[in-house]
Amino acid sequence: MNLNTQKLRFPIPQNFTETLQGKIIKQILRRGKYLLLNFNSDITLLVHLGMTGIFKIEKKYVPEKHDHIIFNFSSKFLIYNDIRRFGFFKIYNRKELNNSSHLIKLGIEPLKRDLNYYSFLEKILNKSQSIKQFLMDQKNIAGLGNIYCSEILFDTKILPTRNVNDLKNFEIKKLVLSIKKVLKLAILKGGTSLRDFKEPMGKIGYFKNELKVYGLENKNCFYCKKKSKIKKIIQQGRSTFYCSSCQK
DNA sequence: ACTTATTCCTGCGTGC
DNA sequence: TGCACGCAGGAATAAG
Repeated sequence: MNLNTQKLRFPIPQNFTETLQGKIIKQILRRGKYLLLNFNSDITLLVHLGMTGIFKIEKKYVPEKHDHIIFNFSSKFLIYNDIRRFGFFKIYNRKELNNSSHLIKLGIEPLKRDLNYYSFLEKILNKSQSIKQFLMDQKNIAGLGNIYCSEILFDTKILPTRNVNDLKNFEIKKLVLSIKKVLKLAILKGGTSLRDFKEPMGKIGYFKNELKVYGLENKNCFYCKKKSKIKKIIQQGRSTFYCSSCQK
């Protein structure tokens, strides 16, 4: 193992190398935007890639800019590279994992049956906030990021500024379907690769080609064509893209 | 107990 | 060509 001393989102734990030395990854799980690397001896490495974190798997290690952690496995190297250093690593014993401050508040897994009309309804109950803000909050649904929220709302034809307490039943049903639909397509296409992302074998994703509103300010709307241009607004300090003609 | 603003970081695009 | 500046975003943390 080789460690870059530069700080990530949080400092890499002091006992990082000693704890993982000689151990084997038995299982890799995901919860929301978190990766869970289950090692033997009941050790779990909790990983968040932040904005620009990527894993690379190489036969030979050739140093590159922004490499932070190099795991030296028996036949291959696993390299963590992160330009903006928003990602982080934390070590847990399996028992204390479920009490992790990162995981304990996480909301519904969008691709499981757990996300359905009823669970969605329960989550918006007594809330008064925009649907964009609701979707972005990991406590509600775990794993939706800024790009996908704009795309999901465009797919549902719902304005990002609509209050959740104002949504009609049919719109909630459409939201549940669109969340699953957009995420599944994005995964199929290998992710968005807006700028930095690559999967561990170095492939980029092609969901960028499927984007219908995100990053397309002043472009003609995919559906209504010249009727309306894609608009960009800022919500909670994050950009939102939508079509004022298609989305109501 | 809430919600909202600020903070971290680097690369890229823009304007002068 | 070069430099300064603003912007991008996940989520913990600080501030309200």
